[in-house]
Amino acid sequence: MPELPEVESTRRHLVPVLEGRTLASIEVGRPRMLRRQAHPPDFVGRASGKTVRRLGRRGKFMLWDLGDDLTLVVHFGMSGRIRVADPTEPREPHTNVVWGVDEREVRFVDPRTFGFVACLTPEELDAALVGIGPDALDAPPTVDDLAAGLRGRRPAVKTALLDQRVVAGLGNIYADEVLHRAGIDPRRPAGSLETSELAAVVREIPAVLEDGLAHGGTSLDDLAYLLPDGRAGEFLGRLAVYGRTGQGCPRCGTRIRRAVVAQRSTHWCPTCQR
DNA sequence: AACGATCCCTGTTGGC
DNA sequence: TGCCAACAGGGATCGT
Repeated sequence: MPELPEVESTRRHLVPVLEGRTLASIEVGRPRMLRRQAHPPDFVGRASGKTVRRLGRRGKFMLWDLGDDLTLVVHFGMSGRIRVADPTEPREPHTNVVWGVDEREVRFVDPRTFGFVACLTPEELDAALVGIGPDALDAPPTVDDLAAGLRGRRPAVKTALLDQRVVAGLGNIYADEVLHRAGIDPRRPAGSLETSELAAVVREIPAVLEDGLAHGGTSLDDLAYLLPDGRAGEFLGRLAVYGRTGQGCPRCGTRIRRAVVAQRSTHWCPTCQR
């Protein structure tokens, strides 16, 4: 669920909560959440007492610059999210990591534990981000970039858009939405797109992500992604194809189709997308 | 090397 | 109503 717009929405909400603040306490309720670190038990010792200088992001990775050559990395996986709460508020189930900051708690909630947190040296950070390509929003690919990334690839273009090496930040929802707006059938071999089609994809990647971001991201239900204050993102009602199997395409009314592509459920309009 | 398949987890949903 | 298989936003890994 958390794709670029959800991670970025979360990041923006956290800036006033975390930037310039000290991580006074850290609790790890589930050690499994600590990964990508040579010695996971170092996590608490490295991050405790540090002041968050700046919150950054690369693709779906949120990056807390702690100074001292340390970066706290948060990845939300499938079901991770952050909740900011008063310490007196009951912790919801699967609150796996808690940072105490001033009079509040920043809580990492992740039922499926596919997400992770780590506190990394520059070398470890490089290793964690190796193969993560240019950010889909901050450094969107040009037509030439995308052409180079897709050239000669036989798998579906949907598969290529999910490949974080090509462009970082798209997930299953927004990949479907980008291809709908670009008018491309998601099952097309990635290498088969004409230049004009690549241009449409290049145009729609940042456009769709900005749109999602402007609405606070996509909350598919109340149990998955929510903003740190507990509110739902409002982009769900504006999705054209994702999760709308059998319903009308907002552009032409044709029933939206669904198939499994790259082991992921994929939605498209057979009229608008060729 | 580049693929597809499988696995990591837990919770919800849909079909019987 | 109740049970259980199928399925879910991501991505690492392991075969072929």
